[in-house]
Order: sequence, then C-alpha cells, then structure tokens
Amino acid sequence: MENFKRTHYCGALSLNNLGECVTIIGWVSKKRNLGSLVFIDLRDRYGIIQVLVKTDEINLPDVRNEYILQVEGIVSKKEVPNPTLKTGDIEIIASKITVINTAENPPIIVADDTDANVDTRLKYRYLDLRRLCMQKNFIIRSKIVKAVHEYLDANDFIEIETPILTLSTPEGARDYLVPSRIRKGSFYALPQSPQLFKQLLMVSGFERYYQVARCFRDEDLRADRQPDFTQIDIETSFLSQDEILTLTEGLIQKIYKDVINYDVELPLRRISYDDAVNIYGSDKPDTRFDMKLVSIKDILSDNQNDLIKNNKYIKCIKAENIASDTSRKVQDEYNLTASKFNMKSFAYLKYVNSKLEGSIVKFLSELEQQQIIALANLHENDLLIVAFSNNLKNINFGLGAMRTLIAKKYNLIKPNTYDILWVVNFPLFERSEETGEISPCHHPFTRPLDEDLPKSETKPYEVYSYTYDIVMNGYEAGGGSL
RNA sequence: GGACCAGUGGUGUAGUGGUUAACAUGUCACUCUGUCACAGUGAAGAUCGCGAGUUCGACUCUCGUCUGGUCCGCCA
Repeated sequence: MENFKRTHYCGALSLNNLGECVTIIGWVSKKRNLGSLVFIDLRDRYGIIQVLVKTDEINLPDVRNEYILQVEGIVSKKEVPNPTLKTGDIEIIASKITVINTAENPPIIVADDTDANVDTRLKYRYLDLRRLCMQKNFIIRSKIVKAVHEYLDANDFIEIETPILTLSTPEGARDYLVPSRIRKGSFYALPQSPQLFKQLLMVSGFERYYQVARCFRDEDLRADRQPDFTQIDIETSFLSQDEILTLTEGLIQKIYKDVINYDVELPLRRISYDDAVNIYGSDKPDTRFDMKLVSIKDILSDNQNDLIKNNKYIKCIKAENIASDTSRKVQDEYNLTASKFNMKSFAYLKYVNSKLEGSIVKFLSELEQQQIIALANLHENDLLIVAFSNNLKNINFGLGAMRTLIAKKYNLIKPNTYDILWVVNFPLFERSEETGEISPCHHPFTRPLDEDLPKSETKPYEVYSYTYDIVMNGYEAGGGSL
C-alpha cells in the first residue's frame, strides 16, 4: 500500500503560499480542457483550488470527475483572478500528477448547486456529502459541540452519559420500543430526553450536569423535525430563572462567536409568552420584521354590526404597500393559512386614495375609519387584515401565521441577520382540545410562578410558570424550566 | 390517522388521447494557451415508477399499488 503524503490542504492555500512547492491531495471537481492548457478544480474538505496543467510540459494521465489526485506544483498568482472563489487569486502550476484512485461517472453533480432532488441525493448520500455546503453543516455542528464543551467545562459542569435502553420517560411523545431478549415480552424504551436521569443526578448532588444527548421521539417527520435528534442537555441545582438564562446566554454568545464570529449582544431580549402571542401571534416570534397585531375592538365598541358586535376580539395586522397586489385569490391563500387555527372571519381593508376600501367599510362610521387609519398609521396602498373571533388564542395564532406568510412572500426579512430572544413564563396548564382535560403545558415537573401559586386550585389556567424558550429567527431552538 | 403534490435518458424538467417522446445539463470523441457555468463540432443515452382497466390507439384518462415531498393531527 502506497502512503500518499501532502504538504497542504487545497482550500487552505492562499497568497501567503506564493512560490512554494506544495503537494496536495483532492477530488477532481471539474476539468476544463483547453488543449495544451488544462484546468482542474481540486477539492478537499477545506475548499477548491485550481490546478493548471501545461500538457506540452508534463504528462497528464486520464483525469475525470471525482478521480482522486495527488498534485505536486508551485503556488502561483493567477493571470486572471476569480473573486468568487476563496482561493481565486492563486493556482497550482502542476509539475507532477498522480492518480490515487479512479471513479465512475457520478450520478449527481458533486457541487454546491447540484440539481438533484432530495431522494436522489439520499440514495447517493456518500456523494451528496462530498459537496462542500453539506460538509460545512457538519463542521458547524462539530464546532458548536466543541464550544459547548469548553463553555460548560469552564463553568464547572460535569458531563455525564445517561442510559439509552431505559424505562419509559414521561415526555409528551410516543416512545420507541426495543424488545428485551432476557425478559421476553418486555420492552426497553429509548429516552425522549434524559429528563428523569438528570433530576436524579441533582438529587445525588452533582449540582451541574450536562450532556450532548441523543433523544428519540416516535412522531411523524417535518422539514425541521426528526424523530431522533441531539440536544444540549443541562440541569443545575439552586439557580434562579434569571441565573440560568444568563448562564445560557453566555453559552449562546460563545457559540456564535466561535463558530461564525458573530457578536451576540447580551442580555438577550426577554418577552413573556402572553406578549409574544398577543403582539406577534406566536410563541416563537420572528421579530426581524414588524407587522404587530393590533386590537381595534375598543375603537369599534359602539358599532352595532353583527360581525363586529358579536366577536369579543377584533385584531388586525398591517402589510405595507401591497393593497393593489392583493387579489381575492391572494386573500383566499392567506385565509387558508389562518384556517388551520380555526379562524374563518376576516375582512380586508385597503387604504387607497387616502381612504379605506373593503367590504366592511360601509359598516364603519367616519370617526371609526379615521381612528383605525391613525392607530394603524396607514399609508397609501397599505393593506389591513382584520380578524374576528371569540377565541383569543385562535385569533392570535391565525394572524401570526398570516404575518409570517406575508413576510416570507414579500422578503421582509433581511437575510443573514440573527434575531435571538427569550420567550418566558408560559402558562402552567393548558386544556386539551379533544378531551377538555387539564394537562401540563411544559412537563409535569414545572414550577409555578410564586405569585401565581394561590390560584393553582381556583384558576389553574391563569397560573404561569418558570419556563423559557430560546427563539432564533422564529424557530424554537431550545427551552427549559425550573 | 388524514389532505395535497410529484414520479419521463445519469441528473433536472417539458410534453391534456395518435410526436421520430422535446429541452437543458451531465457523459463520450475530436479541436483549442487563460478557463473558472470555458467555447466549438459530433455522438451515445428513455421498454415514460409498477399493475390492471377504458380505448382502434395511453407518457397522457380511470382504479389500485409503491416511492418521495409538503402540510394537518401528533411533537410538553
């Protein structure tokens, strides 16, 4: 077996290496044959570098896509730089090329902008993962875990592994089951989280525990949800909610700094669950765009129209400058999104030629119209979507879904920006939609807010809890509780 | 458990009852000294997911089935 040596990585070379004689190893990403000049893009984990072969000076063996080559050559400045490439200023002028391994013609294009569909990519996953954009995901993940270890180790945490084959742990999901060989007819459950174990560890006096923990939940997939996943699992003794949030913020700040060199400003914004839901229509709001939910019930308190009179809640969102773009068909699309939250009653008001237009305008007095225009701060061509409901949760989440949909449709979100905030103090209980029974919102071990404790018997749905979710760009990235 | 969408050369798509099954890209061959989505010329490559049915005739319509995707339920 030959032992192939290299002196540098392809993607790590730069102008600093100018003039050096280097040996690199990589996969052929692309070959451009101009006759006596052949350009080869050679790829390794660090990136792509162009190799220049002058075929009247050296021998070029048969080279095709995804062949693995060892290349000796001089790092040189390109005659025409390519600013779109990290190594675009330089190239290797090859003096010797060795084929380490050949390859069949790959079924998918091994490049960031491959055109293959997901199932094809999964069938040839080992080729899909050669793409640098895919490797980047794994590299980021690895860097995150490294930062987690460093931060928590520095904060006196102990990493402890907990069992995978266990009794059922009481989370909300279905367990994955593994049949027992020794006790026939019995099953292990895979942990939905290390919840019970870490609480036992606290009882045992470890005080600060963490684990990069694999969790298993036998529920259906979504685009952003897998049945087995990894969570950074933390448990401490004696800390207040404020202390645990501060500790976690430090971790988040370090991860962003170490991984993408982004400075997260601390402390993070904290908003209550009730505010998140009432103002943004979501318990995981994306606050990179405005479109806040506004109640106009007060303005319409004297209105005798049935729709207005008979609905306890009337709230609206303003979408700027899209009134003329919002046909009946588009309205139906918005309504469909909200209908998932049992929302049916909507009215669309368009502010055109300095006045309101829309089906319900005829039921609004001149004063009411002026008040709405002022409250919503309407400008020409703004669209005001008004929702009517007697269910506060439905109207909030329904409008929240519309809000997100419109923001995506009109690109209201600045790309490459980070919006990180805490949503705190969730309700302790919720009522099951089907059975009507009371059940924990979070999990059964959650501590109620001290000041709400007296209400726990009489008004359980008004009891809030020491709970907190970390929300990034509208995604729930984590959460916990006392 | 449910709803919807999609399966056509290697890949991605077009194709609304009769086509030589089209286009792009990739591949192969040849030409080419500055390409980086190289360019030019030429070539090969598809029993249209599978099964049944309707029809003179099905990639196309119907039913079933398999696979993939998105969403609802579910996921504290």
